[in-house]
Amino acid sequence: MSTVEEDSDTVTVETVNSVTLTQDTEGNLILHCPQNEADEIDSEDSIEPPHKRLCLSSEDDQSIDDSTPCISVVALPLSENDQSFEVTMTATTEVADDEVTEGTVTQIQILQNEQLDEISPLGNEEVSAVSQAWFTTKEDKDSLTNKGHKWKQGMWSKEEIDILMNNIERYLKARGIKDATEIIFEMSKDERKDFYRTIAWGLNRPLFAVYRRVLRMYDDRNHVGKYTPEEIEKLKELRIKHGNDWATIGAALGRSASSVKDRCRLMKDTCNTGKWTEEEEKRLAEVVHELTSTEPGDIVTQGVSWAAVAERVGTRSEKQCRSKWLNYLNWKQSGGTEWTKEDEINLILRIAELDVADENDINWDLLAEGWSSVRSPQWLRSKWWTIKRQIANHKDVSFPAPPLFLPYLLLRSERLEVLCPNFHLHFCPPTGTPGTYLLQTSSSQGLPLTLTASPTVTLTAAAPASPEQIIVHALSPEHLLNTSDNVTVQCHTPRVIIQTVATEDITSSISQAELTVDSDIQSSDFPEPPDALEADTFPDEIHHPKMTVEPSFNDAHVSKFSDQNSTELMNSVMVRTEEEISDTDLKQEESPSDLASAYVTEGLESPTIEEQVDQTIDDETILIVPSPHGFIQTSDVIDAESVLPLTTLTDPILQHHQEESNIIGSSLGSPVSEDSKDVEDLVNCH
DNA sequence: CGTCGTGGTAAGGGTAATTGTGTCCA
DNA sequence: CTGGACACAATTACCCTTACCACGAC
Repeated sequence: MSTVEEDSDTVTVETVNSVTLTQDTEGNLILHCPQNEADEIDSEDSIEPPHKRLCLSSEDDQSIDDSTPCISVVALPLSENDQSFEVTMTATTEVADDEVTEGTVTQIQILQNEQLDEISPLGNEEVSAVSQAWFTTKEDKDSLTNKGHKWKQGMWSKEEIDILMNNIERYLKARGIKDATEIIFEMSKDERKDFYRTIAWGLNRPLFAVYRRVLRMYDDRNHVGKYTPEEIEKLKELRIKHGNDWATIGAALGRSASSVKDRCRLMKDTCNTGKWTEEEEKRLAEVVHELTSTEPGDIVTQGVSWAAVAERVGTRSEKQCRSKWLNYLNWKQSGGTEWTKEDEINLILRIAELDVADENDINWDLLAEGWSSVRSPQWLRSKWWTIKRQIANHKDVSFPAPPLFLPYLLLRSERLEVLCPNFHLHFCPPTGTPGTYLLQTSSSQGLPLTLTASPTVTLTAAAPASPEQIIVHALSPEHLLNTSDNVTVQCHTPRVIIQTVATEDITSSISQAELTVDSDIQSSDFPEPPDALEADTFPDEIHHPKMTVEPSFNDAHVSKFSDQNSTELMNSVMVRTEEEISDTDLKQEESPSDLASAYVTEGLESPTIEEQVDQTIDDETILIVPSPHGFIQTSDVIDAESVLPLTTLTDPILQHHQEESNIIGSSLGSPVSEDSKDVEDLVNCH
């Protein structure tokens, strides 16, 4: 966003607003904002001279570090009528001088009080009326709904948290405040006027929701972690003493009020734990049906007062009752069927079909409707989450995610499984490290592929006639034992790179086996007849005669290699064809015709060996897939910038969790730390 | 005095992640 | 028999919304 000119005496940083930053020979930094440029950001109806606030910030992570100088300036216009202004400031530390001189301070923003509501943190996006409304009542919401407003609910996405953190950071810098907790817990209402409104920019959430989120984020008595038995005992005593005065109980325990409240909900003197007895299940079902006026066999997933249910069941808490009902009992009673692998594929396809921009927009009720193996909408949602979690860096991959899962990854114990439409395998064998691979389909006994030291070989294979799986095994022992735990799978159409890297082998990324799956290859590109797919295509190039292949294999019988261990087996890459996916999809009532047509190809193609075609992959997403051997990401082969959003701020909740996990690891059993005491004092001030 | 905006509490429905447990299999 | 891997049930820390209320400004 900025250009930096450097000469012996001055450095000029130009920004989108053409504010210039210069440095004179004495080390003073001079900011200049010409009048015409300033006008650009004035609102049309601005009458009073705007109160300009210059905010210098670095996009560097370290800008939030205390040790890094942060320059924040408030500047008034030179005169009432002149919109231009000039600021001269002296950098307070040498480091700051250096940074400016080196051009690492890259962001200059001009904020004007009158403009706060017009400038969103994301740029030109209009500020939602929703985010400026406090509304907590149904009437408030109805009113906004009637005006055509829609807003976000549910869990905050990573993007939203980023926006929020960014807004807070900007607010702090603009006012020269170091710590947001000063505003949240120490300032009076009057002093923090506009704080919540300002930081709600770009967030299509009610102000109240933003307020709650911020309070939680910065309350260090939140996220303290697991309750110790001592804490539980103390909690019970405090509960008897103070009743439902959660604030008092929380203060005594060094926990937030909501935390102790939630913990008490889990405690019930009469509660059983562990497996439910038949009697309990029977009672739960009776109570649920009675309270919801439904009949046994009816599907009941909403409108249940679980507190009331638990009261009647007697031996279980409301959470236990809810969990048991939604995850098992209701499904069992209404004649549900077992969840299969096909269901799992179907789930991914259906979510892809929905084409929703945000995971929160998925209507799980609708998705679960008429799906007998789905235990409840809530259960289905958690199923989706389980699938997503199989990808190690799923948190860094923002939704819309379904296309990412179309080359569906499932890492089982011994193989990486890729479910993908028509595919195009493209091997980039490690330089000088020949590898032997085996391409298997259910209609063939296996196609051994030996990749010699030639730079790159592309294998093109298309969907076989019948639904089947294609498995690619990396077989070369010396390769496997040393470096081929690293397998990269690139899928061009969904633009996904799946990469597995062994922890014990992070230095060998250069020699990793690379596999490209092109899912949008036209059948006309591959005129070879299907019968070319035969095992003897490269019979003499099999380097390891001890390898044996079961002639007919299926999912349960992945090829076994008589003299190879599980490390080697793990290197299999399995590709399912679109027919299989379509087939399973068609089993469902509402088979998406557009999906089917998109994934089914007419012709059959055979594998051919070609020279690698130069291929450009834009906007690809990289998923790091954990392996049974504890794969980790290697930074040298992954262009992180193309994958992960550049994040310069950390959600205090997440940060705290990370710190907490370290603390737990080192000092178990100290429920109230000195930190929490400090926070308690802090909050008491509040 | 009534209304409105803001900020606060408690209750309860919910999610996400971890932990516990039973089962299978080498 | 045993230990490891796995799936799934159970648990729990934390999240979010809703209803309701207090209080000061107007």
